[in-house]
Amino acid sequence: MAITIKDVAKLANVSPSTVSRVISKSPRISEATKQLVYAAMDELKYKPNAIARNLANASTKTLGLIIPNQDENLFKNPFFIQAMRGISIYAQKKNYKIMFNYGASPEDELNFVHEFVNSKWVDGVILLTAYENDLCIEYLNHESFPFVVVGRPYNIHDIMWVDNDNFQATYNLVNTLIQKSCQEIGFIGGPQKYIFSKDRLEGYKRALELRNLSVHPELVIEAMDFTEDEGYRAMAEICSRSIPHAVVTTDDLLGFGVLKYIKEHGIKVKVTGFNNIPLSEYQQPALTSVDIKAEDLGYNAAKLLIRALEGMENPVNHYIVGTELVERESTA
Amino acid sequence: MAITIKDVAKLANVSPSTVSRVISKSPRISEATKQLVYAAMDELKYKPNAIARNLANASTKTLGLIIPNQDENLFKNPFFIQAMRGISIYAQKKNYKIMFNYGASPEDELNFVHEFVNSKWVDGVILLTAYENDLCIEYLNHESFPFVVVGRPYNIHDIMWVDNDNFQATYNLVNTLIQKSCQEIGFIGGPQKYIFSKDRLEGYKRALELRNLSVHPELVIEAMDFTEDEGYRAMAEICSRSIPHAVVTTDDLLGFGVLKYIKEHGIKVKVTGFNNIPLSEYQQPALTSVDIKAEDLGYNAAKLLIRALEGMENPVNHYIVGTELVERESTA
DNA sequence: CTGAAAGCGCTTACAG
DNA sequence: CTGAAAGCGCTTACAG
Repeated sequence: MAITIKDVAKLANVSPSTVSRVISKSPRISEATKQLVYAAMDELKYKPNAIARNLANASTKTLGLIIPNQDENLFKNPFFIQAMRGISIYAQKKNYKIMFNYGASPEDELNFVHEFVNSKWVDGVILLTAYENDLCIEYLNHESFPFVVVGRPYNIHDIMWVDNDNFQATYNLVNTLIQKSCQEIGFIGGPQKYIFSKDRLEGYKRALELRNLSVHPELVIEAMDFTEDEGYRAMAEICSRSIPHAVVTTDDLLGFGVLKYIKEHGIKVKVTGFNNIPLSEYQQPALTSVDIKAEDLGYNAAKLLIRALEGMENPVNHYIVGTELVERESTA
Repeated sequence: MAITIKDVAKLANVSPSTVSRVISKSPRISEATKQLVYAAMDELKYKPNAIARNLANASTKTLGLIIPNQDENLFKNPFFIQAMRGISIYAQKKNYKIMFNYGASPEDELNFVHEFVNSKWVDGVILLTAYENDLCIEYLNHESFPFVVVGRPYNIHDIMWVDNDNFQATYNLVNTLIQKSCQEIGFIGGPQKYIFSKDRLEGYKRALELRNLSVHPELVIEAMDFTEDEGYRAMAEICSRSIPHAVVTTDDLLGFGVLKYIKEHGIKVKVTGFNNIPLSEYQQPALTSVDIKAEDLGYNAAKLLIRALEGMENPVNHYIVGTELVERESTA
């Protein structure tokens, strides 16, 4: 069988308790016995059984990740990939492990959260999205289970979250366009069930209002989802009414659709997106995009959660990650 | 405190052993008591503690994944992302969890493997790459710890692995080019420390030989790594000697570099790559690419490993995933 | 089919 | 600073 604490104890001529204290770096152990124990561990090539430690400690040093996505899209959305990267970099630095599950629907996600919590497999949970009436948030909150959400939740109780300032990002973006003498600016936003959709729309409106430019409702469209097709369709709708100088979309994929439309119809309109996904760099005409720094979002989410788990005070229970406007000009 | 098996036992008026047998679906339990126990579990909202079960069972139903990559590249290489996707889809179907770690170097990877094995955290390990003298493979093999490797290992002992048939894929690709009347075909391969590099080079040579076309050593280059820059450099080298009808590269990024070169120099050469990454679709001139079906590789790796863990016989200890040639023609 | 008991490999309050 | 003992929440061979 595997080497246990008892074998080490016997060889080192101490009690198992003492060996355990050496493993967990308890302060009240004499240097002499510590060396004795280490020598015995080396000789036997002893390695602590993490499962047993976890049971006794009631902690796993593991974070549970819920990826909100369907089978086919798993890992294809650069946002989630980048966020995961940030999460795992911080977690690894702090010796936390990561376990993930993806759910095809909010119900599915809830099931996984239940499992994470009930099975005691993880010390904390990271949610990669926040819905309007989020069952996972409600449940985790009700159970007082440690968690953090990437994306500002709706009814902010005492929840930890990280997000961009979507209002400000869009506000600044529209300002930049106005300074480039775009007067008529269209807007293709996402479903209002996402809080960032609301925030971005709000930022757009305020920027126009502040400059005394009126918001033309016929230039503002709510897309059903974030796809190229929807972007194309929305742009067609806008152009059937009036051709704007610029169009702000809240997702690069929507932006791709808009670009496709203007290319086909030979019209010249500045187009912007959000997320700055790798493909956006290669578009022709060019796509300006707001980089939301998904990796930073993930990194700081993990940081907030792990600090809380370790009993460290977080200055605030949320973290705002700055965005970066990546401007691109068509070469034509 | 949390509800345990004892609470359920008390309420249902049976022994903890009986409750345990119900949880683990032991066959020799009367239907009556089973219902009694279920009722009690419902009433108390009892959930088994997975950690405790694992300790008693000496199994975690968790797979450990080693991602061979440096911080900056984690999750950026589509190959690994797609493979992970396949792995997690199969694992989830079989109720296995996944834990991952990434290593910046082979030594780093070995450390994580040690940790996975020693800590008893995972039941099996999936390696996402195979090196020439692979320390992880050697170690896992020596410890008789269950594992599978994505990529055919060098010294095939009794190891489980999945891979494409790289020889055949390249052979077929070159044949296709010959049929399109390319006579002079250049080859830009990867470092020979990767077994797939060797296989692809071999496939290229055989296809030429079979058609009685001689292999021109001056058209065959071994790139240092899989980057656009290397592709560009290699193509420059080839063209300084002779301009071929086509160039086969063993990675899309190398292909991008070649495309860049021919675009700048206004020459017309058919270019092919491997992996068919998303960006390859958008190249101009067009890039033909071999889709290696990374998701299938991951899926079948998980399948092979989990079947072995569950004590099921695998027909063979490896699995070959078919490739698909995605041909693209320049529109010019 | 069911129970009492020992065990999985650690941790930790208690006592010294 | 160190040890004996009870405990973390399950499982399972043994006996009935």
